[in-house]
Amino acid sequence: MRKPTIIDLAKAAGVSPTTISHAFSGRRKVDPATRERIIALAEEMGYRPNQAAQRLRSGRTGTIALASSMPFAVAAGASRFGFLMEIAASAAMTALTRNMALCLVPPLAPGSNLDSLALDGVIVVEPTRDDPLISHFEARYTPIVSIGKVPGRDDIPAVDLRSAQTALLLLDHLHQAGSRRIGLITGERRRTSYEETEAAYAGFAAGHGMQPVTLRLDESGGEGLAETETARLLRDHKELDGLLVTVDAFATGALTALAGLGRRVPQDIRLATRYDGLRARLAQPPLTAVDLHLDKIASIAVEMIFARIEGRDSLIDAPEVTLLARQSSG
Amino acid sequence: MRKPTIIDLAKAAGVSPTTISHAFSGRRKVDPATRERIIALAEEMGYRPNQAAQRLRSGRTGTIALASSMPFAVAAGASRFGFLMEIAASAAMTALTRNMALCLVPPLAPGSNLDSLALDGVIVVEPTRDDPLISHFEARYTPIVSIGKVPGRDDIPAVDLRSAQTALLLLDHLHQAGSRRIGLITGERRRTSYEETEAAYAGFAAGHGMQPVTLRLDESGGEGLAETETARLLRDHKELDGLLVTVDAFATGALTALAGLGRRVPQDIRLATRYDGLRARLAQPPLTAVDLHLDKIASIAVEMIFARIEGRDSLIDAPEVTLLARQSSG
DNA sequence: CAGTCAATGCAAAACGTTTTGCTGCCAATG
DNA sequence: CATTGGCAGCAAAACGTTTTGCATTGACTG
Repeated sequence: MRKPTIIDLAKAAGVSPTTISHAFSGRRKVDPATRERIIALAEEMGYRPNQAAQRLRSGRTGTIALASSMPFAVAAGASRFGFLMEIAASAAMTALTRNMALCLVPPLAPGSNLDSLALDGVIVVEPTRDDPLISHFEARYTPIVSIGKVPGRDDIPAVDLRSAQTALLLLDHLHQAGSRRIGLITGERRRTSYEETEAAYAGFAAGHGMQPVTLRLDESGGEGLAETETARLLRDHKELDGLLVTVDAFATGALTALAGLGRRVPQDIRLATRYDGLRARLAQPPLTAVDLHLDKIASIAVEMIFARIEGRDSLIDAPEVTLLARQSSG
Repeated sequence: MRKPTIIDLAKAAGVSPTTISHAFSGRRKVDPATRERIIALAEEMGYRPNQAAQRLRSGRTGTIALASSMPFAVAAGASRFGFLMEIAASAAMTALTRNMALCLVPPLAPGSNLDSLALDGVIVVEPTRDDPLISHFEARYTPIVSIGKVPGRDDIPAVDLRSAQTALLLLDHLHQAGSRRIGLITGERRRTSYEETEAAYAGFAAGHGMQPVTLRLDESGGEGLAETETARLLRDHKELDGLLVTVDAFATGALTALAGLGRRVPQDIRLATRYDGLRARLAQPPLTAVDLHLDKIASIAVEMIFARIEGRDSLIDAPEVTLLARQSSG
């Protein structure tokens, strides 16, 4: 016995397939009584609309993509692996409730087969200024929603990661814990989270009469680069008694550097980072971080991309961030 | 100008749609010259077969799922989050090359909407004996491939995780490093990796005249449970000078317990675990582990599920595992 | 009472493939 | 010369929806 189709159901209910379709989609009115009868019967017969047919007819592909310009197959080295995967897991589940599949898209390689993939929409994670992913999808008229604004592109809907707020939260915390000379380490690429953090830091420094000390690192350098560069920074700036490090891998690298220099954390210098991943939690001492509620962020992004696909315009507020004070800041 | 269809291409090439279809699928012979002409023309016109139409006609959904009976949205606590996600990333990329979408499927909740999801096949990660996921998909005639055999089910194709080999590798390593009384900590649920490890351990113990000491823990207990239980174990078995711990979260828990008891690692007792994730690498001291080549494993699983879907039967060998000796074993 | 309108439902035409059976055609075979 | 068989290719029928335009009611309006 094969799966019942809309026609089987129509026969059983004594109506036309059209009515069935309308009963489910709600695109036209059907008599409430008829509708209920249809729903009940569908349940009983185990009818499920065939997705391929729906998609063929409606022209939708039923697939959205999650794309990041960071290579995510490089599990070993990629500092953002956890970050991205935390988002992926939650986004996948939200997409599932809409009968949509979520595709993980690798970073854009030259000559990649990304074209062959038909997409209804794409979620881009923490894009950089002039990110090639953005131009790629814009050229194909694929609706985009980004997690973390695309720098300089206020027209692209985005879920705000609240990086300014996050930075201030951490800076205030470090300050209250006693740090008076706080340095900042961010990434070189121009992502909104870095830019907002830098701006917030500049404002904070000015407001507290603090000489700003900033370091920007190449993300692909990872922990190793962070270690050597932090060591250098600390040699030049012995006055520093606090460090805000936006990338978790940089933060653990910095930790190693501090240990090497014999600076105790948190007694001599306090440390805080942004993303609360395994790295932050497992570091010795555990790192003060911020709960960004990435699961919530991801499902908001999915909702937003759906709205865009359907031509609606939704603006959903991102969740507030919350401080997770740990040993590294005293 | 809309996307060209098979009919546009047929007209342009002066053949019938049938021939186009055959030229691409290879299901019937077409004249090589014709075929080349078609391919070239398709390239030029930017023709891509419409997936929805293909799927409607052929009855395939174009979706495979990656399922685990461990809750994977619980990022904070789930010890296997990294394990699963490492597999997910690689599987997604391999699936992509086949124009298939990979769906991440949450663990089977009562009344879940998993039925509504039409799947061509499913990859199940480290299932337990009598895993409800297996019966769920078997009842629906969905082809299954598992990563790590389904205990007691030799009929279900699986990618071997080589857990016996892994266990022996680690045990030999600990032994060579000087450990003479090695204890074993595994999980309570009946997964093949645990069962094989336990069997290998038993054999090793017998072969070396070593009194076996085994502890099985509830996976959901995580690091906390591992800490208390390891402490208890070590109190009862002061003679232990080595510990093989299959789950990384248990291993880090054990580490904390050892620190609490004042047993130095690796001087007093050596430690080794299986999965080489962030946890193992970031632990203090870093944990000796094994490179399971999960990325390779995942893409093999995808290949195998494709073969099954197409009715072929492929048997691809899993990659050899390799030891990653770190400080925790001296 | 004729005319209008809203409410409900239906028939049929798409959507773009793959598959099935069939038709010429040409060469080989007896 | 009549038959067989393989090769290339075609026409048409699916696959299961959604959408469009039209038909039938019955109630209401003036």
